[in-house]
Amino acid sequence: MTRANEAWESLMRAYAVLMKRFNAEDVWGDLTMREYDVLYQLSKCDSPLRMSELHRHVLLSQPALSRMVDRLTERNLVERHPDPGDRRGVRLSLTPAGRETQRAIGRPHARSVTRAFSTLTAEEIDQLAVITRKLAGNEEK
Amino acid sequence: MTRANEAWESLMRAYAVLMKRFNAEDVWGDLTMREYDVLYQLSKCDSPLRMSELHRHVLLSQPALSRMVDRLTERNLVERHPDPGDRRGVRLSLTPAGRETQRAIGRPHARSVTRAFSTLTAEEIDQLAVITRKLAGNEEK
DNA sequence: TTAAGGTAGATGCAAACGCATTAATCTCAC
DNA sequence: GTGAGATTAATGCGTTTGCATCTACCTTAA
Repeated sequence: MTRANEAWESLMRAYAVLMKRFNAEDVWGDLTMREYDVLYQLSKCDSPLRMSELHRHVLLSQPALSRMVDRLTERNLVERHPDPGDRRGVRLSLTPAGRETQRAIGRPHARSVTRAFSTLTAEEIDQLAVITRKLAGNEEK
Repeated sequence: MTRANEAWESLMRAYAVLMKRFNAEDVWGDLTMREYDVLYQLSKCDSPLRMSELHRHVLLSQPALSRMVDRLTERNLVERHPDPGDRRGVRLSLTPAGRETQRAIGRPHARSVTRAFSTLTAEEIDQLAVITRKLAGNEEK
């Protein structure tokens, strides 16, 4: 068992533990965490996002994402626009209600995250960010 | 946006990127990654594991885990034993075929993990392990 | 211009999931 | 002991997921 494998296992474990903890908190309203994640990703980009772009940020298959966007659109949280430059494509953005919902959930959730990380020192938090950024390969666009 | 929130976001991103990358690799045979994870968790403990114990290590609801164990049992990879000390409980262990399957998948996958972590220095790998262990709260038992 | 190949996103369908609930067993105060 | 409440794992059921495939559109080169 290499160090790398131990680190990966430890990372997965931290992810699972924290995900369960966050999921158990009563801040999600009538959204699932996955749905919230989509709203959050959209909230980060002011310009409408391509489906494929969004897909890169979300741990879901492309069809599952497509249908999730269906549902969020149905619920008036997300809007689909045709992409002027590419008629196959779609541009996604939050509706005002979607932005509102994202914020309402995001605020208490962000506090939970801060609380969960309070066992770490400030240096450790920064190191973690640096290391995981490197790990993700800095796939900028 | 606090440092903690940035670190969490970065961790989630690393998790998603690596999960997708690993999932795309052709090492899983006819198992899903989630199924492999169950086999792996069982392979780590020589003594049969309680369902509830296993559940703590896996990112699945309790019913979903119960049914996944059904399927793995059906496929002769996992065995359910009654727990002598608690007649509600179940003790789970790998069958020889399950252990074999876990190893056959685990070997190439471990190499992938090592490769994915090769962008990090040895110090960073160790720091990551330490920090994520702290984060998970060291919920030993 | 047009045919060949690639990419974006949607859809059919079976399998798997989560929530709510249940059955069975354990625990412990009385 | 016994009954109230907690805990373990399984089941009913509607929803969501992934795989395979499909349609529509873009791109390139001849």
